[in-house]
Amino acid sequence: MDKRWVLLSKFGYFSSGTLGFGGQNASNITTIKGRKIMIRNWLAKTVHDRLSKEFDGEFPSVDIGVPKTESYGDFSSNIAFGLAKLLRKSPAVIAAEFGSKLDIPGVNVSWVGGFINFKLDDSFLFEKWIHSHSAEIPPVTVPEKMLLEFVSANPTGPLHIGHGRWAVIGSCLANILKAVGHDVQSEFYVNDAGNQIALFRASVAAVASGQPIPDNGYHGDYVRMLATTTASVDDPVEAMRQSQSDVLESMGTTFDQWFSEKTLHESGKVHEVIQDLRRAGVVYDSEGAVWFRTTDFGDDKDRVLIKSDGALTYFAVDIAYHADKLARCGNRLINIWGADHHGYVARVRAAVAVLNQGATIDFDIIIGQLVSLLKDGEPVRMSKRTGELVTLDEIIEEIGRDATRFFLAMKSADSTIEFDLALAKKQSSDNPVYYVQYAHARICSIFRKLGIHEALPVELISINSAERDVISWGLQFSDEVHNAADHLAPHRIVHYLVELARRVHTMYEQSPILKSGDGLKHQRLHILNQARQILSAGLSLLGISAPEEM
RNA sequence: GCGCUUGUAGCUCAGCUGGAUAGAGCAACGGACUUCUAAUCCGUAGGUCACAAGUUCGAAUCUUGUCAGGCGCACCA
Repeated sequence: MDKRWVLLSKFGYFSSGTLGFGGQNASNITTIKGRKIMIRNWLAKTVHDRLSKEFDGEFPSVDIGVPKTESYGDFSSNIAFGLAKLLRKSPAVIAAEFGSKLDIPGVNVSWVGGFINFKLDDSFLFEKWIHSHSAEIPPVTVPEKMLLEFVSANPTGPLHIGHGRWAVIGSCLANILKAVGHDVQSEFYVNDAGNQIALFRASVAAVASGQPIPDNGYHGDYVRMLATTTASVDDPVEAMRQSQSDVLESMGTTFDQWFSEKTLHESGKVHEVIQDLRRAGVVYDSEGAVWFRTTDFGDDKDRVLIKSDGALTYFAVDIAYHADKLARCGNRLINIWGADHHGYVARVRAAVAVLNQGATIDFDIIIGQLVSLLKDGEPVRMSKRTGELVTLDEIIEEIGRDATRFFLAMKSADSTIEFDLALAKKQSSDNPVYYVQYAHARICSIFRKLGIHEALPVELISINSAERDVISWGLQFSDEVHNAADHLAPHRIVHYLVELARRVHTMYEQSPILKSGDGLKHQRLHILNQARQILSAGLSLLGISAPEEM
């Protein structure tokens, strides 16, 4: 909860709902700094001020929401329900009493049942629109420094669609968090040490020298490809990592750091961190091995750090990696992992709990559900070792970068998704990405026809419902971006954009520009100009192009 | 067996920090191109929000249980 608001309120129990004034949503805070007054917050504050005049004592929080049914207005409040208990009256009566006292210039107040609804006058709304730069996102007041780790595929084979999903979610998230003002570093952890790496190197070397591939080694065409050039025979791991990097870059995902696991071994960091844990009293020796008592932190069983043969476990190395990240990340550490690693969460959280002594760093693990790949409805089994693969670069080539990104970004990370190759290829022209892009292109086309780039000075003539719909939705853009950032949920941006595009298309049909008189023309151009900027900004957050022509 | 996660329209999915009549795209059906790009728009139809209890003014949303799918339960990485 915003501390400033605690001071403002004379009662201690404001809800932390993001819709409310004073909630945890960082975007709310911007009202006070006066950077930009978002309408919803302004309204919440206005209503709150009136309430505090009416009631000396305590009263519940003011939550301003957006009604699902547009006929109810632009905003609504449920304060009457909260007041009902205090006042021992029905919500409907309270809503009528209080609603009738709410005299806010430019805002039409009505009440239905216990709800108090607000509808902004067209002129008021348009005024807000003109003076806002809706595509701009006001920054949070307390920017955080954070480190976001994602993909981190083993450099022993090509990336597949699942990696593509983490790449898209991760890069969108990085964009979104940066957009609201945070300092975000993105990182790929390269598992370039250990048994699998040795086996991979041996496999490539074997093929290069005409020897049989070792048992449990890596097969597949990509191994044979690597064996054909001297550079990749010398260092197949780096060659593989580079090709992963190339694929990711081709789909618009880049990283600030590629962190090598090998460096942790070489620097002795792993043994150092085990000593740290030992000093913290969570390590014990048993059966010739060194254990971390992770059960103290809710794990199912204790975990081995150093095996009885003296070798380090992957977990031990990963702790060292997390220790390193904690030292670098600033305020917050975010990992994106596939659901196949969720069993790993408890032990890593245990380690971070010990290492993050002051508990000053927030630690989030986003568990993304897996992508099951289908071909004509039949599941495609994939194995890196046997070389049965449908690779990410094949998919990008077939479906296209923008459509692939949009498809992967539009679903929340915790739903499993099915990716049917044949269907995706067949339906790629139905991908909603084109719907959004087309809305952008259509607006550009109008400006192109007029030979101008910006909207002209304007005053309100009269707006129709289609135009109003674009404005009221467009004004919520920065709210949505903050929302997506707060929830680490990039898919919200996708759904926001689809809805904005829908409203733009409707307006396009209903509000002719070129053949309208100057007044209407300029007014409509102004609306579309900002819509275009929002579409462009939103698509950019998703790493998707906003074409001017299609 | 234990844990995490999911179950919403024929299909793919939003909505889940509790609010009003549960939404979109695709598919289906009927309309709109002599018009700023029809990759569009308008309309119709489509629902036991898996099931059952509970919490309360109010539950798709929170709690518990049941059923079903996915994933995980190593001195592997």
